[in-house]
Amino acid sequence: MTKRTDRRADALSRERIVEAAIAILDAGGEGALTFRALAARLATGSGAIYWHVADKDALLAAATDHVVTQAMSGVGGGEADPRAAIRVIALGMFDAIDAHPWVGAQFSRAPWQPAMLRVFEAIGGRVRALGVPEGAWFNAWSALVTYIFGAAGQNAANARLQAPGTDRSAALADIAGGWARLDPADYPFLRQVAPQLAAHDDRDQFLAGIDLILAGIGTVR
Amino acid sequence: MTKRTDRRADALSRERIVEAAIAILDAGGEGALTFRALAARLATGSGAIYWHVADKDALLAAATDHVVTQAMSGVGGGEADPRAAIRVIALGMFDAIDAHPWVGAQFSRAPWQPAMLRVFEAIGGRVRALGVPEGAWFNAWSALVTYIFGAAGQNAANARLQAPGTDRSAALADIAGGWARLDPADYPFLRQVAPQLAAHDDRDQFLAGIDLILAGIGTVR
DNA sequence: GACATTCATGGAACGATGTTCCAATTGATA
DNA sequence: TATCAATTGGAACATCGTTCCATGAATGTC
Repeated sequence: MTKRTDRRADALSRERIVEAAIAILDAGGEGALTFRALAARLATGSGAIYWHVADKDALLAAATDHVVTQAMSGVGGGEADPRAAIRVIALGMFDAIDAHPWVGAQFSRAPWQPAMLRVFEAIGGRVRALGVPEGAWFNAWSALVTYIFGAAGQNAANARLQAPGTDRSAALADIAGGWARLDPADYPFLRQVAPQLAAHDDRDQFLAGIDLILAGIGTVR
Repeated sequence: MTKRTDRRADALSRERIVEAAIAILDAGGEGALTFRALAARLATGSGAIYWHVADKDALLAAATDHVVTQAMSGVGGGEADPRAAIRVIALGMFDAIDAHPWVGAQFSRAPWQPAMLRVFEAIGGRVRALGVPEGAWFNAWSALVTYIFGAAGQNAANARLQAPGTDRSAALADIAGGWARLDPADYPFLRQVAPQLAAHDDRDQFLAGIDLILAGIGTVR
């Protein structure tokens, strides 16, 4: 009847390792997660970790799975309007990746993770409820999930290349300033939208894209 | 009058280094690009490379820039229809990343690269020509570039996690088979679209998403 | 033409990483 | 208690990005 986890009160377990890894990733980003740092935090050796986790890729996959699962647990099937439900799911993923930027990079390294299947299904179910003809389901679903995870990855990249302590709006103003100084003959558009780049909110921008795709799906009859 | 590159016929140069790096990346993927492999291919030492390139990040950025620039050079301003022009630009990026999958990962590591500005501007100019109200320009542009680079990154990820010699359609069939075997109660949608997943063409799928966004932009008046 | 100076090279060396290996320890079983 | 498998912890290995520096090549100066 004794479980394996009872062998010691402070026993190592896959779950404890994944949680420690997430803590390190959140605190210091991708570069901070090393087996030595992980072993130090868990007061053990790196060899012991390998007994529970195959390698670093598996560890990152498990950490990503954990975060996505947690983010999706908050999304109940409560929404009646499928469009509203899609917005809720998309924003849930956006916020999860905003809180854990390293997750964004994982999507472009190892898709098809089990937790993502639930996101895929959740979006797909609402697409079906949207009333578009069956022949358009796959395209509509694909565009949505591609946008959601693609935008997530890019947002995470932006978050990651920012110096830890610095202000986001200041960094954005820097880039916008660069756009405003481009050659007017070559870059008329970027010069013109530079102020909007400086002022925009990532979350609103993300949602605006979702709404554009939903509007496009609405034209399919 | 003697240029620095004339000092030796076989002189090292940033350009030669970047080209060698691209060759290695294309042949063996991201993992294959090491300064030792690069030095061996160029018949020199790793220290000499650092004279021309700051570090590995700069090298990857330069390689990405090279590929994107080349891809964009084929996209003239010839298209009269802005929608058609957007499709051409988007497909140009898709094909470039399809040919050099490692480029996709770079976008989610270092955006705002100089070559990307030209892509941004090219898309932005056509959005303006689309006839949508000025207040919607930024959102429409943002949705398009987010989708293009996001989808590119995900496609590159799929290409990368595939065993080098194996058939793509076989790998896709494997995943689709997994979807078809999911619990019908939990995953009705994924089960249903599994055959389409197995049969779909990435390029067509990508373009369908572009068209959905364009359709959505068309509804903004 | 001889010399000093700058540019450029190539390979040794350093610190850090992912991973493997194995002796020692722990807890369950008989 | 004696035995055995499960688990631990840390040393060791190969490889990586990067730095350092002694050496060679080209250029400018008298």
